[in-house]
Amino acid sequence: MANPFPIPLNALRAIEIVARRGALAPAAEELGVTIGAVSQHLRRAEDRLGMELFARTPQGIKPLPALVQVLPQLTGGFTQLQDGLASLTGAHEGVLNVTVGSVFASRWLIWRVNKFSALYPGLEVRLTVTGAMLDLSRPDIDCGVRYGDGTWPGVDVSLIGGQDYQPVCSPLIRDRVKSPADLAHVPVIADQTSMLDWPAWLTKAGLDPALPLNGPVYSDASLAFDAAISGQGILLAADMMTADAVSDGRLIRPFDLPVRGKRGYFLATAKGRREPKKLGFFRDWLAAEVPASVLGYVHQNVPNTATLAPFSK
Amino acid sequence: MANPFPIPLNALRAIEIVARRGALAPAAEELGVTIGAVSQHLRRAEDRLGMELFARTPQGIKPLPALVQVLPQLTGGFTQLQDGLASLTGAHEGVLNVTVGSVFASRWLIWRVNKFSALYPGLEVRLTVTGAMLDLSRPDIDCGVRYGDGTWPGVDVSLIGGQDYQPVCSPLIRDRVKSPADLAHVPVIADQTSMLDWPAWLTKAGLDPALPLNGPVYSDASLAFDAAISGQGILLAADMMTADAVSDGRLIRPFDLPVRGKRGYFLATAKGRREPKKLGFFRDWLAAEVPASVLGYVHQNVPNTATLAPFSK
DNA sequence: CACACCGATATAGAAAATCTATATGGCAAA
DNA sequence: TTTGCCATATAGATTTTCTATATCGGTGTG
Repeated sequence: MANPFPIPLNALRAIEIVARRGALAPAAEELGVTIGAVSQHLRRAEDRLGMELFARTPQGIKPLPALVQVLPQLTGGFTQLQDGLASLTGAHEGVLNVTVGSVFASRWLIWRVNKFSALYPGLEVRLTVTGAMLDLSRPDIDCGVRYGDGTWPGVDVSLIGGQDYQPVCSPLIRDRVKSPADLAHVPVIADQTSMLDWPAWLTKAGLDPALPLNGPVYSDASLAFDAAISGQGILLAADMMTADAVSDGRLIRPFDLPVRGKRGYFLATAKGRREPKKLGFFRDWLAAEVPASVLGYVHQNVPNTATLAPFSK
Repeated sequence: MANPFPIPLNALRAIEIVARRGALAPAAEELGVTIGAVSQHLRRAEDRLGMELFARTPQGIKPLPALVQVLPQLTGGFTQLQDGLASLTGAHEGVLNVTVGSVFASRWLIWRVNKFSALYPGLEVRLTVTGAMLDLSRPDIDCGVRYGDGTWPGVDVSLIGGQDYQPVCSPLIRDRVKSPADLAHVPVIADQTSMLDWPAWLTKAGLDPALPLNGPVYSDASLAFDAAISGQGILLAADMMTADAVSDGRLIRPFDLPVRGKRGYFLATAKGRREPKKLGFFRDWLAAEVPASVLGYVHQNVPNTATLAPFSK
């Protein structure tokens, strides 16, 4: 089968633009090249086709009748390609689909994602809030932000923060928790979904890691959080997730004794996938926003000379 | 204004073909490049756009939904470009418009152009037969074959033949023209449109260049020719134009004494114009056919070991 | 379990295409 | 006659595209 394009597509585009615009200069501007480059495209195409496409007159270059006749087809063709490509890139660039846990969403992201949207208008973040991480290889999911040790199969991860954790409680029960030993006498809120390690913290605090801890039990992390804020007991929580409530006084860190765990919050993506630009924007934004939020939102808007925390992939 | 094509048109074409054909191998075949080249087009495009367009699966490469959605537009776009370009080149390549004189047409070209058409099926020769040469810069005229000294303004020429000329007449009056001096006693046919030079021939024949020549006068060259064939007198004509009639006996060259003039038949084209391929085919054909026709059509189909006459531009 | 095959990918370097910079030509207007 | 505009031609630099080749991952078969 003969080659349907005996001249380069770039040359055909130059021809279409010159024919439509009527001169080399506006065509060069539209193409983003010099007038000489456009002129060469035309000449090489004419030589390759073995025919002239334009008349060179004292008044300038004019498309010959045969070209005028097919110009609507050429213009239509390029317009369709342009529109198709715009639809393709627009549809994709417009929405970032993220799967997150409820705590990360309700205690951190929801309060900050407006800043991301302000930075990237036209890019909408859509959260899918689930207990377990969704299958990241789904084409309609771009990434996840999840808590764990980051060893999920088929997933690439980069740690964004949230490794430190410690007990928090409402100021209402401040007098009842003056020392770690008091944990034996006050309610300790249990979140069944939590992966945080009480024994590790107790060890760090110099207590028996098997110290019995009693209190209300919740199957939903957000409810456990609300219980702590309302004064129902002590909750072990990631510093990153409690920073906002601590900064505005809804919670206090009674012992001020954080422990660094092996787990943390990770930005997770499907292994082997190319990274869309919009995901890169989100990654970069997280890399800046997480360190900046360490002291909670009350302190976040003041000038901060601290360097960004190392952000590893 | 943003670049409407953030990826090369070649890459977009590769994407469209792969999405439509379903694999790299058939796409590479359609594009006339290697599988590696197609793969690179896809990858570079995805990186440039910041998004994936295809899913790589064990069953092979599959377009993602967003690409599937715009594929009709892309396919439509390339089809329009292809069809437009085919129309452009087809419309042009299909017809060769030539302006010629009536003698050249009726005594030479008409009898031979079938050979050209046989060589180039799909390429139709259209003759515009006029007394004077048409304006060759007209876009609907490709070239002319005209008799003259080749110094027309705004015209490029290449000599094709017809410089030699001499008297011819019907065999019916053979007995009346045994020597050049007999010209004073027989009718000499005058063609008012002719540029041939009786005085030059008479000088070559050893006669007074001012020898009075009398006979019927025609304003149309074809009629003058017919008068000669019907025995009405002697006609001075270009050998090239009489060769066929001489070869089949309708005419004789009573003195067999040709003279070489400054004029001849020229292939003429508008100065400064690029030469279409179809015109090049015609030029090449003339370069072979004119020398081959020197002895007239009766002798032309026998094997001829004569080398082609030099064909100058 | 090992091997062969298929389809795709990555890379280095060659080849081709495209571009810029510059000089030049032709024409019209001042 | 000079100047400005539009287009052209050319050399060489730059970028793009291609080929050749090695490799990878998955599947099917012996």
